[in-house]
Amino acid sequence: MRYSQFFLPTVKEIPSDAETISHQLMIRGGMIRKLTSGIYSYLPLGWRVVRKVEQIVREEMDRAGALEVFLPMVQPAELWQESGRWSLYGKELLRFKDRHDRDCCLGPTHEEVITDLVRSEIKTYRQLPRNLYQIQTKFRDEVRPRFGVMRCREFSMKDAYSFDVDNEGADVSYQKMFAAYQRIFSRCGLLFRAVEADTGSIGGRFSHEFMVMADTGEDGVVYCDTCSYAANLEKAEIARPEDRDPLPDNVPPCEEVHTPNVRTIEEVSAFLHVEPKDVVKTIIFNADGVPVAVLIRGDEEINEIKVRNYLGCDELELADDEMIMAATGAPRGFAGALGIKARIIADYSLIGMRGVVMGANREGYHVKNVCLGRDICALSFADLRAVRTGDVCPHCRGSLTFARGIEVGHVFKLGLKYSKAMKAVYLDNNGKEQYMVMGCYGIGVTRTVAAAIEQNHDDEGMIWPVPIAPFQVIITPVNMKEERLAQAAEKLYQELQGENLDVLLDDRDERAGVKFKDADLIGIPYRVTIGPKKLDEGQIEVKNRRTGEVAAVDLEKAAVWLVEKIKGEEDSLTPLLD
RNA sequence: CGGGAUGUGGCCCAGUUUGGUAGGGCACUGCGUUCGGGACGCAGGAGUCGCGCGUUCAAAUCGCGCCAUCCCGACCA
Repeated sequence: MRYSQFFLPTVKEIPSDAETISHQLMIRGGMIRKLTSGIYSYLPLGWRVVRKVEQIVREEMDRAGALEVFLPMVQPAELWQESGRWSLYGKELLRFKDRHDRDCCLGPTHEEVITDLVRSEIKTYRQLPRNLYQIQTKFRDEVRPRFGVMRCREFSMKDAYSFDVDNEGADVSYQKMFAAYQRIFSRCGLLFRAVEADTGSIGGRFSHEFMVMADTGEDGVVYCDTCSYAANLEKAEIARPEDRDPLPDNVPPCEEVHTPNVRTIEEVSAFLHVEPKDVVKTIIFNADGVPVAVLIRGDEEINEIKVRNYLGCDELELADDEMIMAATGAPRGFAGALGIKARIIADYSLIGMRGVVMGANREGYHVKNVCLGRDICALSFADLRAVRTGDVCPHCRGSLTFARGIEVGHVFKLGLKYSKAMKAVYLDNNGKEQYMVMGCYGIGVTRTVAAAIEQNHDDEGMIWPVPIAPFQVIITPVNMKEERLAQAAEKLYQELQGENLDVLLDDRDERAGVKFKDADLIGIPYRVTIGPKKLDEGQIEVKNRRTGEVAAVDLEKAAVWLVEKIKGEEDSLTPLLD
């Protein structure tokens, strides 16, 4: 591509409405333009990167045996009513009526459509397993779109759906997709981790998220420094501590103490001269309208998602003053386990605690010398606490470390959720009807592009990994008016194109500085500079965008030299097949 | 939905407090000089000051209403 023929509007100023690096650079680098909140147009440069990612995704999905389809974006309400999601899905689902007054929606995901297709076309175990995928525009009417294309309303997603005869088959399909995803993100040149994740509203038995590691990521992840365990912060497990020795008999009986206006853990521990870890925090939640008291050590934090999953409830929120008063008979700040009118669950951190302080369920009072097991017996323990850095890995004795990531892929084992709701059945070899076992697998294509930038940039601009770079090489003659420079550039341009490289020839009549700045901004991995001095010696310069390394190469050998470098980088990122 | 901020040529912003000729930089057009890290000079084109209503002799500026965009939170995957 000749720069002069390309449509690449770069801008110097940082757009006033772009906060994150990837958003700023995608706009400055002429990749995208915003149409309206959360909705973007892709310009030629941006679209080239999207297409590169798509290509890698297609190759790996095809390799894994999935078949590409293309499903409708406009979907009838009936399907969603059948799956139950018409009422469950919130305002994210953009609904509208067609001219016949029929309810429709824009597809935020395609479980309903694919299940409908498969149930009507697949009738026997002989046609299974099957995995179908598509790359398509999704629309989710996000409450608050932000971070450019990272969290937008209209975006490109690869979604795949597997159908198997049984659980074992579904596990195999899941593993195939898991492996394909690892290959995809490796080949994109991204640093990522697959982490255990909460299944959220999609449901299902287990799932993994693929996180591109970047300090600006929205999600927290923890990983073990010795084994392969990694999980979303929301999900990260904590091992059940070993039970303590039987209670010593030297703890005096419980005793109420007057603690006027002392409510928070800090206030209580300061007032009674004890460590926060020796105070029990009692948080009252409203779980589907029922009060639940969650106990945890004073110096720890509750992970609400764990509480929600443990209770299996739909709605979980902090109880309001009214519910707290009803359960404890006291205002906020004096809740405790003794005599509370609520179900009680306790975090593992409380196992074997003795002689601790907790609220007395009476305004202005706390209780001390409380022993779990002696004073409170009907208590179930669970892992309810938020992981902290340095916690012990649940799988080995290693220690857990925190990092931030951007979710670019998510694999779910769905089980029978949709096949039951929508009656997707097949006949087994006994002629008996069975539900298909499903899995679903998503990759945010456009988000992957943004994530790649978040992970790969510097003060000058983007730094594309070779496999997804819009162009692999940019040729920069420092002065187009010098005929011999222009000719040398043209010659190399032709040669590289002959080698099937993606080359951008900066044939603009611009000063060298302008060309250099643009090349850095759009992050082309290799920049060939053709200048008068070196050319006199028959040489050109090649600058590596990432390392800044400059090599002088004979013009005659430049094409071969570049091909070797670029293919070498691509090959080094492609995992070997088993 | 709650809290905060912003809206002025394509882009970044000043001007609003204290009402009185709509400005600068970048970008764009023409000419000349320059030419290896976002050059310079001269000349030009381009704006219903987000929209509406009101106050006033006079509104970018004051008042009310609305809209849009962004940030924090809630929500959501």
